[in-house]
Amino acid sequence: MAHDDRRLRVLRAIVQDYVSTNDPVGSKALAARYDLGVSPATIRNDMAVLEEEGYITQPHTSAGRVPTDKGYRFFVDRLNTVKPLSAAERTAIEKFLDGAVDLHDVLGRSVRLLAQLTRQVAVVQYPTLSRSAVRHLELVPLSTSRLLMVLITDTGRVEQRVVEVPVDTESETVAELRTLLNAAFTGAKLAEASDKAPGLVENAPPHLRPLVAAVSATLLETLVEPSEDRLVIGGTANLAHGSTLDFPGTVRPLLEALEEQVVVLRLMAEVDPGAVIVSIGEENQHEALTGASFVSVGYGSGEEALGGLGVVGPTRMDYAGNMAAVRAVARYVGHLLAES
Amino acid sequence: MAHDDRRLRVLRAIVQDYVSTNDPVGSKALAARYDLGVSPATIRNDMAVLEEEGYITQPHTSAGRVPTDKGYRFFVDRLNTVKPLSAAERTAIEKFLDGAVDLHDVLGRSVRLLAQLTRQVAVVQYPTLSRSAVRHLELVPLSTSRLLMVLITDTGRVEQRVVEVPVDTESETVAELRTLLNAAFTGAKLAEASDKAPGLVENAPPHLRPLVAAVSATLLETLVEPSEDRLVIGGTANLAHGSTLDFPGTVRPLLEALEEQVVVLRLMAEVDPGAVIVSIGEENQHEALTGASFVSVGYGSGEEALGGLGVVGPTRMDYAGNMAAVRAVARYVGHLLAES
DNA sequence: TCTGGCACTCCAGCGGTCCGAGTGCCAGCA
DNA sequence: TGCTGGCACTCGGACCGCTGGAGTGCCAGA
Repeated sequence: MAHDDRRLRVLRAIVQDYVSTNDPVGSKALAARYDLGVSPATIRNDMAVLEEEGYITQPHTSAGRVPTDKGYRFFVDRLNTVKPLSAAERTAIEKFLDGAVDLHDVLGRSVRLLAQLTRQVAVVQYPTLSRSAVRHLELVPLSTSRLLMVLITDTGRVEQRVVEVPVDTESETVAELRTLLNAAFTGAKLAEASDKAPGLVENAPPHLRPLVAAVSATLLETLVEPSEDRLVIGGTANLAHGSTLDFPGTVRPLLEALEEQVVVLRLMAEVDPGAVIVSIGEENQHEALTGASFVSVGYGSGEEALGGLGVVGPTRMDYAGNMAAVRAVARYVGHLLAES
Repeated sequence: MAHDDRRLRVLRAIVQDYVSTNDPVGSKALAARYDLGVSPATIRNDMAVLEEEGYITQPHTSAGRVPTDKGYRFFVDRLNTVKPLSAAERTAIEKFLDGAVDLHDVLGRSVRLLAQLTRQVAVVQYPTLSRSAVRHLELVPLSTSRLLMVLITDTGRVEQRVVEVPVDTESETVAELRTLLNAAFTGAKLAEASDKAPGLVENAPPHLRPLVAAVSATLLETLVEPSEDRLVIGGTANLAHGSTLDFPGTVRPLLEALEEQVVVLRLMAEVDPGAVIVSIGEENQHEALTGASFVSVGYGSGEEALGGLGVVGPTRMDYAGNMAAVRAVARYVGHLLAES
C-alpha cells in the first residue's frame, strides 16, 4: 500500500529530525524540512496512526512527537544501507591506531577514537583469554616456594599470577618446568588447556608433578576468574553534554553501571565479528540502561570474536553513524591484533 | 589576640557547615550550631573582617557566607589533627584490598575503594617504571626478525614491546641473549638501565652486539615514553551527584581533563609517600580544575614514591576525611606492593 | 568589646497571564 | 477514497509582579 510506505518515510523523518534537533517534531516542521509531497494535515493523520501503533509518542498534548523505543527499533531494522565512513574518518582511524605500541595501547587508542567519532561513551573489551592461544609461559622464581607465572597470549595480553609451590624449588627445576609447560601449551588455545592439564601432570617426571599441578591449577584459575572483566571505557565526558536533556533522571546510574563493568560485559557476551548488535532502551535488561542504547560488535580475525567493543548513548542517537563507526574500528582492531 | 583566635574558629565553623550542608551559612545558624560563646552580631563583625581579608565571600547581598579558595587553604593548613579512620573503615580497606591477585587488580580495587570511602572521583597511578627494578626480562621469538620483549618489574608491572632485530636470529641465540640481559639487568633500577646499556653492548660477544643494542634501545624507549601515563580512574559517578550544585558550568571539562590523564599526572609528579598534598581550586594550573580540589599522596615503601594516588572533588569537600582516606589507602597499597 | 535592635536588601517561590506550537476534527475537493 | 485547508482547542513555557524570609550592616547602649 502506498500509505504504509509513506508512513514509514514519516517515521524515518521523525527519527532523523528528533536525533538532530532534540526537539519533539511537529507535522509542520516535518512537511517543511522533508520533501514528503503531502500537506501537514495528512502527515498528522499518519502520525496519529503511528502513535496508535506505538512507534511514536507525544510528551504532552500540545507538543510534537518523539520516537518510542519501538520506533527506533523499527527504524534500525530498516536501516539496510550501510552508511560508509567519510574519507576523513577513515584516515583518522588509521592515523589514530597506527603507532600503537602494545595491546594496552591499541585498546586505549581505540576507545578514545570511538568516543571521538561517535561523541558517545565508548567501551572496548580486552581479548577474551579462553579464545586466545598461548604464545609463551614464563616462570620467574620469587623465592624457593613462590613462582611468578606470566602468561603471554597471541593477542598480546599478559597475565601474571603468583604460584605457591608445595616444595622448595631450585632454578634448574624451574627451567625444566618451563620447558615442559611451554612444550605442552604453546600454540594451544587456552580453552583447551583444561583438557590438557590432567594428562600433563600424569606424564610428567615424578619430581615435577606437584609443580606442574600447582602451575596448571593457577593457569586454569586465571581463565575462569574475573580476568574476563577487563574493560576500557572512554568518552564519559560525552555523557555530560546535555545530561538533563538526554537522560531522564541523572547520568549517575549509568556511570555506575559502566564502572560496574559486568553489566556491559553481559551485553557483549554474544557479539560476533561483523554483525553489529543494537539494543535500544527498554530492551536492555539492566535498569540503569533502560534509558540508553548500546551498539556493539565483536572484533577478531576469525569467525569467533576475541572480544567486543561498542558505544553507549541516549536512545536518541545517530544509529547509522554509530553502527558504521563501531564496525570500522572493530575491523581495524582485528587487523592490528592479527598482525602482531 | 583573642579576636584572631575566635575568628579562626568562626572560619573553621563556616567551612565545616558549608561542607556538610552546601548552603551559604549565616551568622545566626553559626551561633546556633557551633558553640562559639558569642552572639550572632559579634559573629557578623568577625565575618565582615574575614570577608575583607578574602577568606570568605557572599554570593549575593542577602545570603550567607561561603569560603573562598583562600579560606579553604587556611583551613587545611591549620588542620593539624590527623583524623583517624574509623575501625569500620580500616577493616573495609583490608577486606577490600586483600585477595588482590595481581598489580592490575590491586590498583583497580584501590581506586574503587578510595572512590567509595571519599565519595569522590579517585585516581591511582601505576608504579613509575623508572623507579622500579627489573625482576625479569623475557624474550619470545615471534619470527626470525622480530622478538617480543616482556619486562617484569618488582612492582608487578609488566610491559611488552615488539623488537625488530636487524639480523635473523635462532632460538639458541635468543636464549644466550636472554641470559646475558638478565644477568645485566635483573635487580637493577630501571633508571640505571640507561647507564648500563652502552657498556653492555661493548662487552657483549660480537654476534650478539646488534641484538643487545636493539633490545636495549627498545627498553630505554619503554622507559621514557608514554608508559608513565597509566592511570586508573574510578567513581566518576560521584561527579553526577549534585553536578550543578558542586561545579560551576558542567562536569564536562573536568571529565575531559581526567581522561586526558596528563593533567592529573602533572599534579601527581611531586608526591612523596606520607606527605599529603592538597591543591585547591584556583591553585590548580589547569583551567578545567579551577573549580575542583585535588588531594594526593605518594605510595611506595621507601622514601621515594613509586606512584601517586588521590581524589578529585569540589572545593567544598571534607578535606580532613579525604586526606585521611588517601593516606590510609596509600599506606596499604605500599605494603601490598612491597610484599609481592 | 560585645550585644540587641532596626532598617535595608535581595533572592526564591508562587500565582496569574499570555503566546505559540501543535493537535484533532470536519467539510470540501480530485 | 484519500488528500487538503481551515478552525477551535489544549497545554506548556516564558514572563511578570508580589511577598516572605533570611541575612546583612550599622548604631547606640551595656
